[in-house]
Amino acid sequence: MSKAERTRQFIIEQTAPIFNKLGYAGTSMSDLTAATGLTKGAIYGNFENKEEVALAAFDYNLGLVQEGLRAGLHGGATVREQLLAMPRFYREAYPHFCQQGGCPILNAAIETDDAPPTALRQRVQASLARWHRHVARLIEQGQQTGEIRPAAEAGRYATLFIALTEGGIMVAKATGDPAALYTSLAHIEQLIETELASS
Amino acid sequence: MSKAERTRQFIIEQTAPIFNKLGYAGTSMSDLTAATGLTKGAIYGNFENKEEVALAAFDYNLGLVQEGLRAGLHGGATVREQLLAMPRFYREAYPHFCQQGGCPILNAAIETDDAPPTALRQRVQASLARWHRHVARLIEQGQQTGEIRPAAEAGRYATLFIALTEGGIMVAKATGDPAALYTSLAHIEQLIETELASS
DNA sequence: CTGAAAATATACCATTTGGTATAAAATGCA
DNA sequence: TGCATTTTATACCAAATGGTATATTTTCAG
Repeated sequence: MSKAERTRQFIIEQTAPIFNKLGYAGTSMSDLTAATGLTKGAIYGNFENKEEVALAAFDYNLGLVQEGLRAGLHGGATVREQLLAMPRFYREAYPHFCQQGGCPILNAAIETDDAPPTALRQRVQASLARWHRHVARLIEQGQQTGEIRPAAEAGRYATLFIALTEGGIMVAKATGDPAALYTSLAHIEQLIETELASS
Repeated sequence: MSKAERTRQFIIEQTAPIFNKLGYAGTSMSDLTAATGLTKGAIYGNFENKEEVALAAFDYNLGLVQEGLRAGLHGGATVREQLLAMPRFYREAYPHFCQQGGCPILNAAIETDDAPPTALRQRVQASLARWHRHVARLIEQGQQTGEIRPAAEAGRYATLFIALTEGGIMVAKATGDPAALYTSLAHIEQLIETELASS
């Protein structure tokens, strides 16, 4: 790992929470130099421009969430357990991710949803699509094993889970009280147990 | 109505959608002069600074939504009808509000939720609290008339309705497809009909 | 340990930012 | 209509923005 690669990684790690808090456009070069202790020369020596740092920071922030989600599975055997791992993760990880600026998808989505298709916006769309597909496939998988009601519309529940999670995070962060998120997550769990589970 | 009052209103109306799209910090003075055709002199003659324009624009954007919601009631007799008016309004009004930059509460919440308490952040918190209280009171009112199950937790459902609405708007705007919002709104209606309604 | 290459710092650039002092113009009452 | 007042335009300011050319330092293979 060359010096440049290490510095590049260092810049990403130090600035990722800044981008998530101040916005990917709202973060200035001086924010980056202040957060890293480096100068503009060092940053522009490792990145083409500010946008490239922003994109790398978004990828890093998103990776942290996905990593946590994947770890939260810790080999859940049944589909039901795997579905429940998602709300459980957000409940446990919320205080920590709150400090890091919240959900990067939510933040980047609001920032880019009125602009013409940018690289960041495409990343948001891709990550939302992946999340939706992942949940839907899990449900369909459960239907094949008989764990989930055959009539349940997988895509519909995937949409509801995402909307409840993101909406809950938004209200929780805005009010400074995680209660709204916990209520939303509990409802997701209830949907899994009562509307999805067969029998 | 003096000239200044008319100009002030004109500035607010012309710039409100800009603020909602570009963000309340992301909108620059030159955006305002471009949108109004006025000069900085005219704007600073009617507002103390940029933040005051931003706050007035937020109030205006929020007022538009609240007005639409109130009009959507058009004298709904039962509590059930009044509750259903909310998802119906968002379904019908979404295409229009989408063009105006989406939900001002959602936009301003994400923009301010990592900053120390600003005037805009307080407005977001106040409007979320009012919305929650309004829905919860409606449910409690329905419990007194016997329309709503006595055991239903009013505050919990108010939270779920808000989270589903805002989460649905976020996904819909980010993906460019209103389907996610419609799914969330349909779930709100389902909750009203099946979990809240008595009998 | 040396020296060429890679990485970082410094100093600068044009442009844009929010804001202001002042001059010009429009308003509206008598 | 005349004229004082209110309202708007012009010209300017210091500071900050993203970015670059170049000088200095650090790295690391031979």
